[in-house]
Amino acid sequence: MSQQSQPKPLRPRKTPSQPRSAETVASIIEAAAQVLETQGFEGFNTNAVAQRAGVSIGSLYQYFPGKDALTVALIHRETARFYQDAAIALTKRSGKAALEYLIGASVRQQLQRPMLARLLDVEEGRPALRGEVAKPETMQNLLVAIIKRARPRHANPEVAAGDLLAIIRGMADAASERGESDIEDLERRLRAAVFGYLSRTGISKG
Amino acid sequence: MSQQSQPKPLRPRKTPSQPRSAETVASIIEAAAQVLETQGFEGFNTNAVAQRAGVSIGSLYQYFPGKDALTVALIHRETARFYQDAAIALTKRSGKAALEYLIGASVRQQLQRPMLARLLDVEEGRPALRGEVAKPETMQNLLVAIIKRARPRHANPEVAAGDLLAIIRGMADAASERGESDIEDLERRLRAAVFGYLSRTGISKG
Amino acid sequence: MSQQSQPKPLRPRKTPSQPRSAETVASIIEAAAQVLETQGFEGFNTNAVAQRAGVSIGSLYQYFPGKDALTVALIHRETARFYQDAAIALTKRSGKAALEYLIGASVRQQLQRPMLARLLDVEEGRPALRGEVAKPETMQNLLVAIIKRARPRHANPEVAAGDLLAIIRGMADAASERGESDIEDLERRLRAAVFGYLSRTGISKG
Amino acid sequence: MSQQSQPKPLRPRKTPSQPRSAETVASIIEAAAQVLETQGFEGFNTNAVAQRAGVSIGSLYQYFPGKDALTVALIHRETARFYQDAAIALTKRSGKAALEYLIGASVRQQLQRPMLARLLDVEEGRPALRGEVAKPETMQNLLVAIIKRARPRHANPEVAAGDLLAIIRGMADAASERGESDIEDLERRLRAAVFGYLSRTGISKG
DNA sequence: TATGAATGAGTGTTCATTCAT
DNA sequence: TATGAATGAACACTCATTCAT
Repeated sequence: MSQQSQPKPLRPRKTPSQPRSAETVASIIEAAAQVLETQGFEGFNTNAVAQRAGVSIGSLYQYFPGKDALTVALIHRETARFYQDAAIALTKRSGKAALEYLIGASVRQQLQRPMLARLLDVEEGRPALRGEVAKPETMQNLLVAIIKRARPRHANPEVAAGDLLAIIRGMADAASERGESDIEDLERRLRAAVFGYLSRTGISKG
Repeated sequence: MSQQSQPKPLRPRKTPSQPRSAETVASIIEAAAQVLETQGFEGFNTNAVAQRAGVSIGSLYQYFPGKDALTVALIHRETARFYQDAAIALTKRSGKAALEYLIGASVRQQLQRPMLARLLDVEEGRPALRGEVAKPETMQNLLVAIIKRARPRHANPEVAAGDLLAIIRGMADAASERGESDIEDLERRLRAAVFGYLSRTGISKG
Repeated sequence: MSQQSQPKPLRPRKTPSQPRSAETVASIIEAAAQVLETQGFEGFNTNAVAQRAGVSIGSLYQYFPGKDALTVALIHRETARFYQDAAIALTKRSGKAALEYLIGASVRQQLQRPMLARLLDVEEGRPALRGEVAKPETMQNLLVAIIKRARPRHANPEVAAGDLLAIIRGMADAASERGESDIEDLERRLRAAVFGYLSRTGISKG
Repeated sequence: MSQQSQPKPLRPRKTPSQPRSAETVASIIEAAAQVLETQGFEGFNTNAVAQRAGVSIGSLYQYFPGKDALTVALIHRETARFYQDAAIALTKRSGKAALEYLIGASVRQQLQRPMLARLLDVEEGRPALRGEVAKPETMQNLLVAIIKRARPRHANPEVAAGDLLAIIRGMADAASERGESDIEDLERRLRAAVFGYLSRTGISKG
């Protein structure tokens, strides 16, 4: 079938309680990541993922109610990875240090598995997945908190958070697309963009 | 027959010399735009495009050797539209004015047909299309020229151009995704980001 | 998919205007009939039907939006065949003759392609198809008209029509299942059942 | 693995001697009934049955060698239920009273769990199950015995029994499908059909 | 003996592309 | 040159059944 259209559940079918299941689930998600990385969207199909994971297609569907649910799970995995790192920013003394740490985390996330990160950024935008993908809000909130500390008087921390997220992601994406590998330099430019933006916004309002 | 095969030509099959053909080609491209806008990737198939264009699927293939060629043509159309507007920036007196004009053009491009612009940004990234999509280089060059005028001493105009392009596109994309409609405000923030970035980069180097 | 579940259109996709199409459609429906007859429900799948029809699976789906739509089309064909024959009953002089003709038509329908008729009787009952299958109402009306002529004073022609339809179909089904071939005898027993029922119902009411 | 293969045994794997097993078997069969009733054919699968029964799928296969065996067991249960009630007819004084009792039993059977009864009537007809389903013969024999008492001179009690079974089942099925609930009225019409049929058949022979 | 994770053949359906008319 | 019927590889997903634990 379908190749379908009606809303399908996007959450895992069963919470793997048994260790064997947990392994299987993890291996399927990692296989999805690898297929996406190596074959791109074109080759990202459930049969390929199952094969790469070394499980049967039936097993895949035992744990994920549909292809999209698998994608969502992968996004969640990556998001969690990222968020865990990024949350450390909150422990920094100064707002500036927090922002700098966040930039570092973003760069790390984007350049570790660049292809994967970029492809997932796209998938995240698919309307069918919207609402299941927590990242936006969560990251947004994290960044809002950081901005409030770094720029206590900023008039519009929410808007600024959205803009900075877009800036960071956009630049990191482009850099990885270009094949950049000089992390130091990229981070320097990102700091310029971020602090440049902040120093010129949110002062009065109108 | 297979939907995945050897590299297919991505250029239009015939340069439409007769005006009738030119019309047909244009109507197909516009139909592609509309289908992409209204149905998203999911509904973007050649049969739907042909139907919307009011031509037979056979005719579509007479003018475009494959689906990707159609996508490329659409990207070209949009890019040309954008580039034409953006090139006006070069006529501005000051580098600052040129940059501001460019920002305005980007916002216009992104918010006129937001869905279309965003979808095409994604398509552009597909490896299968890379190399046929002129935009990056062209826009890059345009921006390099502008930066050289606005910041004659900038150490790395090429890198800066790449970054600014990413910043502008990232922020505009995100804004349109959020449904923002206050163009004025968006442009103000973009100026902050762009000039903020420029003022903090390219000074020495190390 | 049902590999699916959501309501799918049950009507043919395109009314075949071109003669070639009409042929294809007819051959697909006949193939469906043959597959159902020879393989039963178990073997009744769209690939088998397409193969038997000598067309590709794609062609099948060009004319029928789904498996159920094909089944419905087959039911319609058989129903129309039957109804055309049965309607002749209305031209008979007496109500008795009309009823007898109707019995004959039913027997003919049921014993011509017995397996097919029985299988379709079952399919007709599937909730997913209900509402698209006209037969019940139409035949019901036909029979009501006949009963009104044969038994003008019958108190409940609608109920009687439903009962008689069930009796006729039930007996004919069972006969064909048993492999009976003596049409004469079956018709005699059907007349006994029908007229026996009528002579003992609908007289007063309570 | 294939879902279509060589003939599979249709009888329960083990005659449950231990009371625990008997309970499990019964609960599986009742679960099958409920799934069939609530989900129809579409939802009637072994996993659903096992879950509803509160046993593992493995256990289900411990007691039933396959899905069909489970279906057969359910049919047997219902048939036995019915037969037990129907057999009381034999204790009636007159043949007429016996027939009337049988009609009552049929109506009761059909209207108690109407959906289930109808679905099983269909399943019974599946060739794969034929031969394992005792009902026809047994009920046939019961009815033959009754007819012989009610119409000692009837020339063809076997044929009549088949016809009457078909009539009763057909009418009761249709009634339950229509949602009729007036049992009294349905029984009256059934008596009309049955006695009407008998009074007009089996006299000479032809 | 019970469990339930795993299997994989099978099925419905789509859609890019071709080619006879 | 235009048409649109036809093609079929590819893909998402199901479910009866097995077997290691």
